[in-house]
Amino acid sequence: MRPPKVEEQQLLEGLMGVLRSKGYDGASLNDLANSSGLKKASLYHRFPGGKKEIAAAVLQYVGEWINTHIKQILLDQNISPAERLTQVIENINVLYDRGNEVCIIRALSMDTGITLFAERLQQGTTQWIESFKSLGLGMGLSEAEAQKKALQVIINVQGGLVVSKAMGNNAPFEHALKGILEMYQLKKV
Amino acid sequence: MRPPKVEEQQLLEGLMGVLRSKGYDGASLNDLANSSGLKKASLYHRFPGGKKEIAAAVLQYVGEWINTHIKQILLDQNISPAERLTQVIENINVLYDRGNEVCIIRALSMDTGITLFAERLQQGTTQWIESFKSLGLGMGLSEAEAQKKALQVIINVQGGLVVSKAMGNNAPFEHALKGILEMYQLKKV
DNA sequence: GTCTATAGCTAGATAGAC
DNA sequence: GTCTATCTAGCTATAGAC
Repeated sequence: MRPPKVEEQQLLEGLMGVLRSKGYDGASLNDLANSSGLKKASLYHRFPGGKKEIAAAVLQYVGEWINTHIKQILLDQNISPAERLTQVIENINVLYDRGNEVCIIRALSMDTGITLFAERLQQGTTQWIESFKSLGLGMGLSEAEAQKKALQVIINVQGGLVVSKAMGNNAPFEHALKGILEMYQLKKV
Repeated sequence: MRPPKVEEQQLLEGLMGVLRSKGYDGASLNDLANSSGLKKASLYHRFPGGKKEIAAAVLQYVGEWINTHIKQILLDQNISPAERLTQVIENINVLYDRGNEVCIIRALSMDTGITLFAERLQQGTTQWIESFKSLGLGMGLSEAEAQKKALQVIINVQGGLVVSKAMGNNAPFEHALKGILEMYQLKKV
């Protein structure tokens, strides 16, 4: 068993970077290989299913990150709801590099990506909404209010990212995150 | 002067459809040609600059549509601000087929598209925000409030579209538009 | 203005040496 | 496990007939 030249996590981080910036169709296998220092054929050894399997692995990897750094915190009964929210907002800032990085869900949600990963993209979005809904319920909101606010959270995050990307400036993303805090009546960052 | 087989507007509508659903990298010249019934070589006759010129023409075309159906209405002093907003919301619904279509700005805002069209994408977004800012000022809002609401409008539209796409269901987009009306204190559709 | 045909290249994917 | 070399298909783009 020869040891791998590049560790799994480091490999996935590089692959994710390419997929997020170029999208599924825009990312070539050479791009993906170069992101990690491996050659194309070596990538096929790690991911025999090619680009499709690479994207699936990246989605899995991000899903686990979100589960740990967003979902589990939002559901943690040992911390006050307000504190949970501030921690999670900070983690969202890290995930998207304060508005400079594209969401992998968006990057994979054009035609080809939707065809291949529709179910996964829907699951990821649903989980995100459900987690914030739990937070709202924990704050004493009604079912309907909690659902409505949770939906607005992900709209703000995704909208903020798109607008920041188009404007070439992350102020819209920061505004969107601030709006989330205000929505839950926490004015400070 | 032989007459064109396909009229300019009809041609651009087809090309736009392909670019919106597949994105810049995902749309091949065969895809683009097939969308209009023309052959690849004929597309090069109409757009000698190839895919790049096609996307630029589509951006121009959409920009004019938005100018007519959004900007000019929002600035029209002959109509009440409330009436302007309801008309524009309906036009936004048409533009994005009630949440089923992707925004061309988003479709062209991955790596390749940004490289080619950064300035245009930024201009389009800025114009959109400025138009809604005028609406807010016309409603008596302060400069800062009008700016803030205008930014939230485009965040809601773009976020709603992304989430609806990921969920495969246009309820989030409808929720986002409703949120815009509520933000300007108009509850009805 | 539109077409068929094709050039030249790069994509995704595989074979086989080390 | 990683590599070089290579296959085939599809890509962008052009040439030239009608």
